[in-house]
Amino acid sequence: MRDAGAGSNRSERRDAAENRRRILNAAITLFEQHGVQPVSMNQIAIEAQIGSGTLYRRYGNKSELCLDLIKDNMFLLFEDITAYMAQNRADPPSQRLTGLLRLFIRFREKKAQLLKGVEESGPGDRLRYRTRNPLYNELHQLIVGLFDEMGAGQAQPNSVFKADMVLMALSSDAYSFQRDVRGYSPELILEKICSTFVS
Amino acid sequence: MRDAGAGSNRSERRDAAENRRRILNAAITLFEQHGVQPVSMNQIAIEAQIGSGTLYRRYGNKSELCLDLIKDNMFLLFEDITAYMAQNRADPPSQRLTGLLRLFIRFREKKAQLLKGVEESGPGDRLRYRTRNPLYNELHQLIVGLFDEMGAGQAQPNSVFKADMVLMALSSDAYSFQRDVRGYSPELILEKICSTFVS
DNA sequence: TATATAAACGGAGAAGTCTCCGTTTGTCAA
DNA sequence: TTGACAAACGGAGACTTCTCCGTTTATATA
Repeated sequence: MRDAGAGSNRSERRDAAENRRRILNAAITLFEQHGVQPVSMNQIAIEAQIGSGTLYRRYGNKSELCLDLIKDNMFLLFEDITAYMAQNRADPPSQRLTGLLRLFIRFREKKAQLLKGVEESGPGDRLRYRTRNPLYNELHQLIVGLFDEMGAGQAQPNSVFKADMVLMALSSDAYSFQRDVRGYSPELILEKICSTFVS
Repeated sequence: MRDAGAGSNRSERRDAAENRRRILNAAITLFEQHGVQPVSMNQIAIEAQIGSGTLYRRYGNKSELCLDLIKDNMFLLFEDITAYMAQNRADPPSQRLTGLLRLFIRFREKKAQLLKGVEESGPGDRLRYRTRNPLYNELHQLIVGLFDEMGAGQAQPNSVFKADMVLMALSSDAYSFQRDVRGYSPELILEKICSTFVS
């Protein structure tokens, strides 16, 4: 799990590995101290005692750095999800979807700041959709599967689109909006999503 | 329509009005020439031959400037919508919703770049939701009304939430994703939205 | 017309992201 | 052990967004 950091190339040079550790440690320290959003890449470089060029060669932006920081937790989430899906394979798909979303929402509550950090790429958005991070595709596939099961009889289950909508509803922006502006609790949001998309 | 620019205070000083014209002209010129996203506030200030402080006092960020540039078109859109709603008040609400969304999608296709400019506020997102621009509340209210009509019999129509979801689906990010990544046409997106949320 | 004054101006500069490129350094083969 | 050299380093600097504040100016009032 340590050297899966940025794709498994031919082994990493020792100084590079050392710097990666320093970067991650610095980021963790600063994020714990000030939160994710207000910490700049420069601050991280300084805290890690490396040049900013070095930082940027490894992580093209803060988003990538945040991603590296929650990768481990993401693996754990997927283990939980996989276990849940296996244990409850007899339940109707709508119920499994609820369970899956509940796990994800729990994760999102715990890692809200980093997740937000992952989803925003900074200024000059180069044609990147906030929706495209590794989490997305994995979850999307699972959800499409469940919608397909639910709509097995229908002509057009529209599972791909519906899954996109569900995940959109769980993006940092939409989710925080429901939390903070609409004032809904996580459990209520889950309920509303299910009642809207499962019906 | 000219002096409704930023709220109707006691009349605008002549030099200020002049500068506003210059800013808007500069922005239009540059946006036509290079597109919205790659043009910086500095470039606009230079093209308008004013100091950047002057530009920023009038428009706190590019988003506000873009908003001013489509305001007129937004009014036209709302006129269209109001007319449509009046002419078709006898139709079932689901059909009126489709019509409303079709009008909005047409608008969004025409003003895609500026709309994207409006929705992104630049780096350092100060607790602002991409979803909060004037368009949002107006449309949201209309859509909530239609959902309420549709679900008049049900216990929890969840109209507010559903309206949020529909508008989320029509945000620049989600919409472009469906267009560019999923490869759906505007008409197909409209269909999918309706079949997902109207059921 | 003169003048006080609130409003508007403008540009230096703080702080951030990210690139470029000359320098340094691990590593591997000889 | 010794080069050779790809890889990694680092910081200057280009370009942004946005603020601060001393200066200028349009306008209302006397």
